[in-house]
Amino acid sequence: MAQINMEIRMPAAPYNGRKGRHAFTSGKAGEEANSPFDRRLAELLHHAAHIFCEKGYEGASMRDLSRAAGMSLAGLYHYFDSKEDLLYLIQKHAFRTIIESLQDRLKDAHGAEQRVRIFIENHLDYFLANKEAMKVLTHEDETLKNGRGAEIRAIKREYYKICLDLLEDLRREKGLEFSGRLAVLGLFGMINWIYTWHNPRVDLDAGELAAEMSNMFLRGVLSTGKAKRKSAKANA
Amino acid sequence: MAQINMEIRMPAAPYNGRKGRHAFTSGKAGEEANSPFDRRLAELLHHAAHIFCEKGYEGASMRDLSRAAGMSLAGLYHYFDSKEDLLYLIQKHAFRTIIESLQDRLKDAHGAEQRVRIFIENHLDYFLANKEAMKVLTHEDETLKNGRGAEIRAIKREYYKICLDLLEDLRREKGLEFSGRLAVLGLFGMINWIYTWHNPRVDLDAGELAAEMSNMFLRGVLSTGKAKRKSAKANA
DNA sequence: AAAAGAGTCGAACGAACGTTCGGTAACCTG
DNA sequence: CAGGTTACCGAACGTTCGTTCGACTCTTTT
Repeated sequence: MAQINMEIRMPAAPYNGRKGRHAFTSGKAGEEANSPFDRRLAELLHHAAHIFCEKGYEGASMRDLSRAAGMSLAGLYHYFDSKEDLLYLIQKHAFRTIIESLQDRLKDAHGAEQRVRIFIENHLDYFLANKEAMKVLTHEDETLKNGRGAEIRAIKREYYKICLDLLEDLRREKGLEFSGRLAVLGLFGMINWIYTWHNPRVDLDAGELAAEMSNMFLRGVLSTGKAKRKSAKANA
Repeated sequence: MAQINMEIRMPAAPYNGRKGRHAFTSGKAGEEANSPFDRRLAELLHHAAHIFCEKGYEGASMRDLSRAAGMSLAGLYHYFDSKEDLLYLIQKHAFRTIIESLQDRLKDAHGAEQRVRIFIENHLDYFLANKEAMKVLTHEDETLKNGRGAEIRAIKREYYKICLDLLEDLRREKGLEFSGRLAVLGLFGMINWIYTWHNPRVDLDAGELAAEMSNMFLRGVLSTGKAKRKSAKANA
């Protein structure tokens, strides 16, 4: 099995034009909400994700956020540098959390197919539990510019790479032939599109949805007529 | 085979707050560019789609469009009522064209599977040939409000319904069991996500991509273990 | 008790926004 | 050639935008 490099390669250090150095902005995703400052910032990011999700990044105003957070317009700027910084922090936190959780779940999983299923379930679990932040993550994809944009895009590429490696392991294990790139991007399309239609009152929950989507995707990829000459040894 | 109602049901008449009645705004999608007015409007819509695609609807300014079109800011308003009207016209034209072309291609096609393949190929053909307008169509999904938004959403529902009917025909014909809703939305995810990654220099063209995606999707949907008791008669 | 910092605010800055108004040419129609 | 319509423009209107400034409370440190 290919050794997956889980480490996030950064093209540059985390964006450092910030005022102070606080745990939330520099620590790992898990250890949030330590100081009162970080707790309040996390609260603001939550409000901001809600508003960006509703009106889009460009369509949302700092006055909207000020109203939603019950704080003066000027007071907001104590917690971050700019509106762009806000989007950056939301996206970085979402990506970090989802990758960290994925690493955790993949630790004790064997079998390429099982690992792909875990990838999908992890994605949908976080996606549906944090719908607003995830819509902001996927919808405001090309919004960030320069340093912040480059850093987020690097994390995204890493996430893509993890999925690609999982699928190529699967391909090797089953002795099949298919385009890894096409498979990854088809899969991402299916699971990232969900934010446009999922209604918790009528649709399946994360676990069921992950199972259904995994079945559909894996059948599509596995049951190809074009197997390589050497068939896979076994799949246990 | 289910009779598919191709007619677009409008919840209300096409948005009628417009200044004049011109062919481009009221005629069918095919018969564009008759009068000089309509030709110039089509040109402006093309520029606008480019800019909305690049900077998003909210992020793009009328001054950007004025610059791109080589026309004064005030002069633009001779051709449409408002920025919102611009987005509405772009989206309506894209939807009308794609549905019209689909109707045409489905006319002489038999076999449920073949018809689904035609749906996918038609979508990708138009999608990749009009990438910018299609990105605006999919990305600025919830942007339009009130009357214009309701009309566009109605067309979208109709398009969704066409696809759902095709898939349920397929399910009946093959005697399978799967959720039509999930299949449609999974498929839409795959094919609408393309605008986020497709690079004409490295990726397959529309026809090849349609074939690959059709194979992947159809295998995923068809090769389910859970067939109904009655197996399909034949698939020719 | 004095100094320093953290947290918050009202008020304002200049810039950019979508849209409108009054006008000017050019063109068609009688 | 008079009169109306079409196409277009410069300049401005009122509004909203992201951000900053100076000041005012608290709380913590010296």
